Amino acid sequence: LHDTTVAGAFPDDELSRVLRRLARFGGLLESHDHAGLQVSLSEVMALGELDDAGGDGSPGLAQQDLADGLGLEKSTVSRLAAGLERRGWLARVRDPANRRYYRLELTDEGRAVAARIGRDLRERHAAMLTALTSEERAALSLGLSALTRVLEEQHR
Amino acid sequence: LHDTTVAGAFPDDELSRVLRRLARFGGLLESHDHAGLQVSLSEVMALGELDDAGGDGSPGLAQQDLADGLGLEKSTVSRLAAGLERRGWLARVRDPANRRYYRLELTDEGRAVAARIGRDLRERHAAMLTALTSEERAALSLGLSALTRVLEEQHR
DNA sequence: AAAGATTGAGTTGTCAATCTTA
DNA sequence: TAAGATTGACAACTCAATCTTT
Repeated sequence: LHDTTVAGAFPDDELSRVLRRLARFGGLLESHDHAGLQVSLSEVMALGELDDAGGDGSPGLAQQDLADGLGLEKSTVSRLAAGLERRGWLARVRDPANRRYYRLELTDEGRAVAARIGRDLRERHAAMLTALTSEERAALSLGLSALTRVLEEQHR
Repeated sequence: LHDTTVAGAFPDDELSRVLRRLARFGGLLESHDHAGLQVSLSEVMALGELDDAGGDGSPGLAQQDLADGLGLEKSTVSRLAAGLERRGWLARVRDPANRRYYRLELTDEGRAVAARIGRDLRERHAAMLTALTSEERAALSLGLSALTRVLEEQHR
């Protein structure tokens, strides 16, 4: 009475199950509500990058830099930045020394929003970390590092 | 000389890094070329579900069943199924007993495509599994199971 | 009314072509 | 030429409104 199930055409190994679960995630991670604001995941990540890069005296990222940091196309970032600017969270000024570049800087309001969302994320993360055992945290880190390594190797 | 970096607004814990890497994955997993065929990831998953469900004598999935299985909206699956039908891989016949339902069945060609893609996936998975140590495989499985558990708990 | 399927509008991404500046 | 940014056309999703059948 073994092998009663029809061997499906698709793999059913451990990696399959893991990858299927992983694929299903996209959705779960894409909450659009952060700290009561309506912000897409990419916008959240962009605010984080811009806030990180916004050290005093720094020249400000170009859109292409931001695109590289986020792993998005420059065209996507063009529209993303336009949206943040329209909401008054971002200033886009042409670099006078080289007018091909935008220098992206968060406005005061933009920094406030970034801080607010940052607090929200820290809270959520703390809640998750509390719910994971330290063994599970270590496993997650090790396993995903290994998986990314392999995917990147084999993607070339 | 500790704490020289400005504490960013956003969290920078282990979970942050892991989740960022996870988010970045979407892209890597979305290869559109499987066994030489131009097929989207959702179409691949759909072929797998339909092939699995296609046991002899089974009634065939309804579109809503497939949507639930894939974690997609019924509207998305409506257009997805239309595409598979247009390519001759899927037959959509109204259930005579209840004409609200479609009964989705792969055609012979559809089953052949599913088998071909399945072989391709098994090969890729085998290659990945070979590149992971057994310790890493175990960690990946444990870590992601835990993460999904926590995300699902906290999503409610 | 309720459930399955479809359609229309909006979002977020890609890629390819173009504009602008160096 | 080439690099940064923009635009247009497309893909794949969501949500809300509608059509069909029960």
